[in-house]
Amino acid sequence: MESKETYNPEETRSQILQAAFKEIYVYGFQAASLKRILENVNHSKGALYHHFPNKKELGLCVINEMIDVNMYAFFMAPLKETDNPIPVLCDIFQKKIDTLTIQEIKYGCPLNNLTQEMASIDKEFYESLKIISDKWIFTIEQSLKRGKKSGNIRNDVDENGVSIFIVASIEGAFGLGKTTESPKFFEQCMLQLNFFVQSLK
Amino acid sequence: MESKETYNPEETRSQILQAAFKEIYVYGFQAASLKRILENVNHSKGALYHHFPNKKELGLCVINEMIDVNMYAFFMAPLKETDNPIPVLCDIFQKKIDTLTIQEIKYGCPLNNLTQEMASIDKEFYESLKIISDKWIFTIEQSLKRGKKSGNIRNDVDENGVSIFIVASIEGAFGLGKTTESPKFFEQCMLQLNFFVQSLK
DNA sequence: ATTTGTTCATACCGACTGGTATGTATATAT
DNA sequence: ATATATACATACCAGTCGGTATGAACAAAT
Repeated sequence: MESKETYNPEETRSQILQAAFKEIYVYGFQAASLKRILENVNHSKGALYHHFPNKKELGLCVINEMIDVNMYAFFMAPLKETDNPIPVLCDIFQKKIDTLTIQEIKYGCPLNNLTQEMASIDKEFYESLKIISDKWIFTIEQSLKRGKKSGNIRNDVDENGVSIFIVASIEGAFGLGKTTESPKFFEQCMLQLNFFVQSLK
Repeated sequence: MESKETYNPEETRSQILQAAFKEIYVYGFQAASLKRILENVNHSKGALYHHFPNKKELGLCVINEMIDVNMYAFFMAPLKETDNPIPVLCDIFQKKIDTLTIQEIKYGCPLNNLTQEMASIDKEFYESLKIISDKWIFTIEQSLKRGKKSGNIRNDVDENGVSIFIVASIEGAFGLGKTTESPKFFEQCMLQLNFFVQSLK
């Protein structure tokens, strides 16, 4: 509750954005309350509407500036350039299991949540979300293609189909994990996905 | 718009319930509007609150009386009693592809949608949804166990893990399908899932 | 020191929400 | 025929929502 002696617009914007991310993560976009967001970071409506034109744009900024960045760093960046994607993929699965927080078990994957909620009812949300999942699929696909060339991936593997399936299964694992309080379901899914990926070599 | 000459309470309740299902399916539970539900079937608030105590209970009835029943009929009933689950599972996948509607591509799986939205923020929703997915997993698991006994399933297969993975992948496939207007993603996922299931024998 | 644009805070608006209170028409039991 | 329970319809409520108008505090430029 410290007083703000001075302006710090970038910090203010960042705080509101992060609070919006959390709020949307927990309640979904439509049920997210601007009031709660602002209360959580002690800012006013004036501050919010100075930095963002409306609720929808705030939501899109959460997707483009936070979710996109986080998903890329964790799930895509490691696959860039490798021509041996199987161990890299399995590392990602394992790392996700190891770093899985209670929050993630309970609230799932932000990308998945927003996709389920918004993709079908708002075109701009749909497009922003599609960019991320397309990029994700494409990243896996390219790594599989490089893997084929260097002999690390079987020649009859359908790179596109497999990539789609991997992404769907990960998101599905997050989703199903919500019906448990334990990470067990998620771990089981990652394990089976591991088997599946191993079968590609 | 025919006039209601007489009372038909069961029909009224059923109409409201079906309209509620559609509304929740499209907009999610929290964003579902009772006004829109009632307008779509030309009933009044009095009728609604006569048959259901409140919005939440209406939502729970949609889960227990509609989603549960539909999911069971399509995904679980065929697996009951079989000791050769692989072709049955593949039949289910194929049938889902064949009967996939534009609605389902756009709006996904009602069970998945509600799970993503409500499981983490409301305990009663969580429990009703968990019952369905648990039953689903259990049904697959039992069929795999019978399959093992009769030699149709490999002996080193983890029935529980595989069942969890199948359910997660199907739900994930529905979810990812939302980012496309075509059934392509969904079909690809079912195809890969087919490969995975085939590897269990 | 003054001006000007930025960054917020406050007060407020109209629309809409789920839910309720009350009244009325219909069916059923006696 | 009378009494009573059921099945709705209508009007309305308090609260919340996203969004806006206004002005003050502040920073930067002149």
